Amino acid sequence: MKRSSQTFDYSLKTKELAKYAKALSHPARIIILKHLSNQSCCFTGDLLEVLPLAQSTISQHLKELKDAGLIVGEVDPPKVKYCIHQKNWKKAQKEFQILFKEDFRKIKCC
Amino acid sequence: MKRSSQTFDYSLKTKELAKYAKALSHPARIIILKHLSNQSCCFTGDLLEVLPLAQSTISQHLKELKDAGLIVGEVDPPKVKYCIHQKNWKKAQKEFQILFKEDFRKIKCC
DNA sequence: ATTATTAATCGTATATTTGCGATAAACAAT
DNA sequence: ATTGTTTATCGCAAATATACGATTAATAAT
Repeated sequence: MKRSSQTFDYSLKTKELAKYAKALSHPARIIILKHLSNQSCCFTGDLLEVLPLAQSTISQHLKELKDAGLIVGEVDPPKVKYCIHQKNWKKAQKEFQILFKEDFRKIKCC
Repeated sequence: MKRSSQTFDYSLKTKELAKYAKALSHPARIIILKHLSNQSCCFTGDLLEVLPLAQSTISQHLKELKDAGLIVGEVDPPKVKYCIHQKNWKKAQKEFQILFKEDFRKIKCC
């Protein structure tokens, strides 16, 4: 892959929104987030009953959500309790709102 | 890749939201959508001035947005005029709203 | 010290995404 | 018929994502 877009710097806002969107771009991760936002918190093991995936795969999805900043994990050995990262969650919400809120001009062409 | 998640059927809503999120998961596509939602419409060539990408690459991103249902292209030879697909755009907006609107329970653990 | 429980990480295979240049397609104008 | 303009598609390479089983780590309980 050549990398003009890697060297080119998209704005921070743009990159951040893309990062959040990427975190949401897999059905399993959407289910995890819905589960968390309904349940307040949960353990990795709980998700084994919700998702048709191996433990290691779920762990990987959790890592991606953590890396994107949308969830946090609190160690409570031997378990880990995962919760929505409320501050970033609201940040993501706002950024999606802004994207969708852009005004359309009067000309309706299609 | 083994494929438990390909055979397992996530709900239509979940898959649709993931599809929209995937379309938004690249900074170039976010810029395209912002451009479109501000400008009402634009031609492929216009984007060459906005994005640091080859024409073929931009065309590919447009195709992905089209496949996700977020934009439509109207042929006006030899140009193609792209616009937001308003109905699906609103649909996507609503689905993101629903995701982020889930109520948190009282217990704040993290 | 051993065992059980839970989750993360490693190694690996395959699929998908991203990007480019080159080429093709579709039409307008000459 | 030839040329110019614009966009899509093809073919390729490299990077990233997805998934699994096996292993490791961390701690509690025996």
